[in-house]
Amino acid sequence: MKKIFDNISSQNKTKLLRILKAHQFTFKKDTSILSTVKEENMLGIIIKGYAQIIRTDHNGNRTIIEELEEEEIFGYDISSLGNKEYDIIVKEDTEVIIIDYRIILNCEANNKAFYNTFTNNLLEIFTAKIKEKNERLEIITQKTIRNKLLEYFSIMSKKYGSKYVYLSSTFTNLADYLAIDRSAMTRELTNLKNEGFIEIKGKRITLLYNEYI
Amino acid sequence: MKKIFDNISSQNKTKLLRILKAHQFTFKKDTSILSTVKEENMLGIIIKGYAQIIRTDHNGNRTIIEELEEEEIFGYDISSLGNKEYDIIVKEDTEVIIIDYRIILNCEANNKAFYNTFTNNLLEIFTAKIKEKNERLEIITQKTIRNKLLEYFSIMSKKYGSKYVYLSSTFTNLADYLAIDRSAMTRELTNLKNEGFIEIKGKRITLLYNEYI
DNA sequence: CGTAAAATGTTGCAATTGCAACATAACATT
DNA sequence: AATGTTATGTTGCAATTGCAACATTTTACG
Repeated sequence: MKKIFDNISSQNKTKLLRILKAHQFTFKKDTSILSTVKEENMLGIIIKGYAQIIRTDHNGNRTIIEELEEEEIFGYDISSLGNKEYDIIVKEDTEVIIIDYRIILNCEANNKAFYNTFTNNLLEIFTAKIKEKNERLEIITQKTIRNKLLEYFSIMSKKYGSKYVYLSSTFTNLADYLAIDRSAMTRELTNLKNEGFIEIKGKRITLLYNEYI
Repeated sequence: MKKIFDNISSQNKTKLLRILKAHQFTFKKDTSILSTVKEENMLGIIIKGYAQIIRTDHNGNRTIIEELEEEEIFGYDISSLGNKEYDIIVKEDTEVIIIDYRIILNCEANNKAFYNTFTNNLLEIFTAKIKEKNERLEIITQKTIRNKLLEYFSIMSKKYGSKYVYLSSTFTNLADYLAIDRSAMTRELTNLKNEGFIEIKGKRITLLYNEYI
């Protein structure tokens, strides 16, 4: 996946961050970034480390919304941080850069090539995020658990051009992603297995049908 | 809402479109844009007229996904046009400009102020789209119809700072937006009404509770 | 290596939901 | 103003789902 500093030399990266008046912070493992930075116009970049966007609903259930690795970005609007159920937690000691979004938009460094590379990277990342969310909406708007699963399989299988779908995470997290009850999902997966549509071995799901229409 | 040519003079707009090698098309009422243009890297702009992104599911049910007015944009990734269930239909005679996305990303016009205004507008529009989709996901991931409605009300009421929620469209379209059955939605709205949580008068819903937690 | 925590599998049951079918109301078009 | 179309309201019923509870397996970590 596209990273924010792709095709920018580390020299230019330094210049860029100066131009953007970037502030660097270091967060200790298991602390919240939001407690320090929660301006509406901020854009954050993970420089080193690893963080998660976590949602805690009003019943106290915690779910991972997004996982942020090095050079990945987050922000008030693009990460739903305006919603008080959401928080960003650093899962190891992590360096973060915070930029005021308005500075990017009104920056006078238009003539610098590396600056344009930066905004173009940002555009590409945003496009990817929109695509990702469209996909998830496509899946979640299906009315039954079975159709959600089949839609998910269809998208994954097209994306990787394979009849194998590998879970990047756990079945528990898949249920969260699909916004369905985990046990109900297991039940439906078992049905699909018994009806000969799929095969499950660990985190690998094999699609035994040719096409889902 | 932000428009793609905001703060760009019509002179500069002409220059910009030349630089971006934009192609202009005119579509007659009720025709499909996709039939003419379906490259992966295209970005479309409605210049004059009105179009809708329509989804026709495998049962033949048609739903409006998005409505596109003048200066609004669409694209392969950002509008799910890779999915063959989706189409863009022009609802009146409409002029459309198609740009190759890669030209925007690799354009050498970095030094032109209006070019940067353009990419910044694009960034803002993308941010707004991401926010919008986050909101919809937030709503749809609720498990019950009641909670979907309450979440929707909560977001709308915060957005406009009012206890009144005005439907921009029909209840039928709201049910589509929430990805629930229309009659089941009406049933739940009636329940909420009878339990004294809301009041409905035409397209105006009044929230009679102080806060939804 | 042992133990606690997290993930998985399973099932009964009640609640929620989608679906179909219909009547009526509102809207649009000629 | 008449007529066809779309939206709304309502309800019974079967199917789906979430929830709770539990056993078992796997993973993480000191």
